[in-house]
Amino acid sequence: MSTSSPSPEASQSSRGAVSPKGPSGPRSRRERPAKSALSLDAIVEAAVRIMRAEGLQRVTMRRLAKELDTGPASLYVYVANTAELHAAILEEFLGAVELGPAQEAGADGGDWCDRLVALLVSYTHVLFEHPSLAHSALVARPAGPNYLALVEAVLALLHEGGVPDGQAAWGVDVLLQVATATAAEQATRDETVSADDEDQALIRSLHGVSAGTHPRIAALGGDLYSGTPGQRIAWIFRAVINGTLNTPRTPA
Amino acid sequence: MSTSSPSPEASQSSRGAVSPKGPSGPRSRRERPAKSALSLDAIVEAAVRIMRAEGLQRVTMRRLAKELDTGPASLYVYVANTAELHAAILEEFLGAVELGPAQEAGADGGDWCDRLVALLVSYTHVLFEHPSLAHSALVARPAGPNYLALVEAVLALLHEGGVPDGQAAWGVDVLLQVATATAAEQATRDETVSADDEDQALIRSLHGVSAGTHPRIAALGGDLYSGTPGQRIAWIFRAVINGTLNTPRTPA
DNA sequence: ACCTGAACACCGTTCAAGT
DNA sequence: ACCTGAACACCGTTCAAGT
Repeated sequence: MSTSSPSPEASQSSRGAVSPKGPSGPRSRRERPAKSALSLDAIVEAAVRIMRAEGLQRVTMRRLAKELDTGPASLYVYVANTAELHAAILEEFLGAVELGPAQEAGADGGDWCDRLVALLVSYTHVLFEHPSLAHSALVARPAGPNYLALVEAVLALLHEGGVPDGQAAWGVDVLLQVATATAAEQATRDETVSADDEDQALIRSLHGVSAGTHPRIAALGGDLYSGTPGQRIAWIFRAVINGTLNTPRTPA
Repeated sequence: MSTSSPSPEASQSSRGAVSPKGPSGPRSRRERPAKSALSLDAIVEAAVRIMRAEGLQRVTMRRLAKELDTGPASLYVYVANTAELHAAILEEFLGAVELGPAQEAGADGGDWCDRLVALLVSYTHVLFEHPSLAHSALVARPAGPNYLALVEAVLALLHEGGVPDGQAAWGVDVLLQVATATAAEQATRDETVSADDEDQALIRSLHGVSAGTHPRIAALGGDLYSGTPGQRIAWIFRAVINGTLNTPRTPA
């Protein structure tokens, strides 16, 4: 779990983009990063650059167009809308998820459950680095190669663990959803200025509750928000994996 | 599960807002809904009105100010920002969740697990009616009385089912998170114009995958997106409840 | 086919000034 | 204390026109 910074330079090789800018005279040699020809690749690359420097909330069509030295209208040739743009960025980052331990069936990484937890934790780490991405992931599910590889890896581990196919098919969804939602939630807490205040507000609410009207909240008290994020997340994954393993599709 | 339309007219009684507009002459009797004095209540009420008529994405500070016949700056006396506004709206709607079956310990509503599933389904139904709300819920957890009542109800059922306190304390979070995330996801599918296309894109990706590189995806095939939303959601809740019940906090 | 300028129709938030 | 007009600094998306 070294949380190595994502390297979105995998897939998406530049398909035939050899400066079709036309014979309109060579621009002065190095005014800018080059004003390379527009392409999906170039757009995503620029988007990632902006995100690293200024955060996803600054990756807007207009800001991106400025970065690429053009007008916003030009981008609509390659992406249908902002959501699709964000999905493309996410796909790129998904390349940084460590699938390794999922594929080696050797015992060096622990049993299948431990390795599945590690895989999901790696996924959340990627989302954590740019938390607003997690938010995108909840809205626009990517369908790119990196996402498919992640799904396959989860399914492989569930299969290894003997989880019945039907349960695995539905479980992979919940597992990734829980991971994404957890990242999105933690994300907002880290990013937003007022998130701490909101947390405090909730904690105060939980404590200020009377045992008469809310006996269970009062009984559990501080336990409701106990544990480190790491402990909680590991428990959550184990719990959902257990549930997937033990819950038949047709109720008893 | 009658999914009765939410009636956000509970809590939040108007505290002392008796038209402190001052002696600046009575406005002509009925130009508008009244231009009643500004207050958190009035703001939330107007927000709900706009949401029902035009959707949450139209509930902006500016639109809301127009509805209240004032400038956007005026709203900042009562809400700190847009996120807080959306959280207040959500709290209001949470009053429509049917807590009933959770509280009656009688056997008429099924065992604790069935009743917990029913409660969570009721919660998702509320979110489904105005799906973008689910999105808000993922970002800004409300801390109002209706949210606390929901948490208490879930905890009560987990307690009834004999779930150990520590697991219940962490489980309530996951349960509500899964419910919210599921609603948010389904939500986007229903709302967005291109959501269907995206779904199709994912399905095509899943089908277009070779058995060589993605054996598990290929093996499960159509099962990955089988079942009705209702079947899936019920299974998800049962699985997470099972997981919460059976997963101790300290790993074996 | 691809690219663009300009426009349309909006946003959140702040601030100095009023009452 | 509460309310406001006006401004600052932005948005996404479309469209007619160019190359």
